[in-house]
Amino acid sequence: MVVRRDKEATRARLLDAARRRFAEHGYAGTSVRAVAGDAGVDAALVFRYFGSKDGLFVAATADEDPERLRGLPPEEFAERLLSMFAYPPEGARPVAALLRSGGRAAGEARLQAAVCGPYLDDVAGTLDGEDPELRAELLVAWVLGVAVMRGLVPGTLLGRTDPDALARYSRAVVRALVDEPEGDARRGSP
Amino acid sequence: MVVRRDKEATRARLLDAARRRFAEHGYAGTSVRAVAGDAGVDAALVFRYFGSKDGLFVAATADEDPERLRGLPPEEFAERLLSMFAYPPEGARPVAALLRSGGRAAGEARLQAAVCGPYLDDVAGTLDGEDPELRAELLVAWVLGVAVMRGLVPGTLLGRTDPDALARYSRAVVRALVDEPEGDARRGSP
DNA sequence: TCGACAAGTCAACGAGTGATGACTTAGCGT
DNA sequence: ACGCTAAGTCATCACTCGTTGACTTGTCGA
Repeated sequence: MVVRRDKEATRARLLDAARRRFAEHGYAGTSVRAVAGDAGVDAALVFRYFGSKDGLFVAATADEDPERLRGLPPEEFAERLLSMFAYPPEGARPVAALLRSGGRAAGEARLQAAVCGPYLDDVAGTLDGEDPELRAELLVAWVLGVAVMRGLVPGTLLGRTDPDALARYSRAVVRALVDEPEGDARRGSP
Repeated sequence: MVVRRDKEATRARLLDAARRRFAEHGYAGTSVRAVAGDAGVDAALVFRYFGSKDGLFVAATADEDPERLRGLPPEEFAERLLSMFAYPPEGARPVAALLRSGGRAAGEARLQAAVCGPYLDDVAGTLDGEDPELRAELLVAWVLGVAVMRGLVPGTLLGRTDPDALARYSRAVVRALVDEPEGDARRGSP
């Protein structure tokens, strides 16, 4: 019994279309009509289901499981973050959606939450040596940079590079941030 | 003799306002009226001076000297790119403007040009070992990631970190990408 | 002093926006 | 078979957008 009018399925199609549109054109560049059109549905349904364009954005960029990165050693943390941000599942591109929706609406706050969630302190806690918080953020910066080069800058070689080929170099970078930089360490605690 | 009606000065004020708006709200989120308002001028002047909103965007994000990064050794290349992208002069934020104007107009092409300009091949040429092109792009990814954390993600520690404090860790990362990753190198040329 | 020219303003256009509420229709239980 | 309810549509509002062409006003040379 295939249902032609299925609220949940329609909701899911709207969310999927919204994720693509927001990732591609940002919040301001995406019209509710366009999203509804992609989902094969009238625009008024968006307001029925999500209340407003803002509600749609929040629902489309919600992180379904923000705890998933907690308590990991830094190497594994970086690897998982890389697979989430740089190799997202089929056209979702959460980083693109959040970066391109800046200033606007809940965008800024969601971006900060997605990128600097509570796990950041966790990771900083596992780092020995100086500036653990800064180095934890630099790990995120590295992943974010790769994600941006892959998902937002058109025509990069990195965009066509598979995860395995990247992993080797990523491990080297992560190691450089996790280990104390050798040589010119200004003395910290005795 | 202070001039009240000064074309060049007005043009410059429009460009400055446009750079800020585009960086903050992206192309679609920026209205010509808002830019003109910031500059204290009527919106029609934008079309007189730049032809269209697109023309304004192109003028505002134009790279005044794209040759400035050519022929540098990778370490110095990364350092200069970092000072351009992550520590831009007073509220210009070219990376933000380009990233937030995606899909749209000349944005994509300009982004690619700014990030993967001709200097990328130069840098790749100076890298020994495997995958020089990929590693050159990874250098850019690193800089881009730091720029995004500083300029687009609100409330980061990195956003409050001065260039000198960052330089030490950046050098470590750049070294990791420039030197061959040790250990698990799959054999390339004998 | 005054007029010409450039710098800047004004009012308006058509198209598209988010949003609303009344409407239609498909599908299920009875 | 039929009506009730929820799923989906339609027409429309008030507003903002980019863009245009006619208009006004400041400034400088003659």
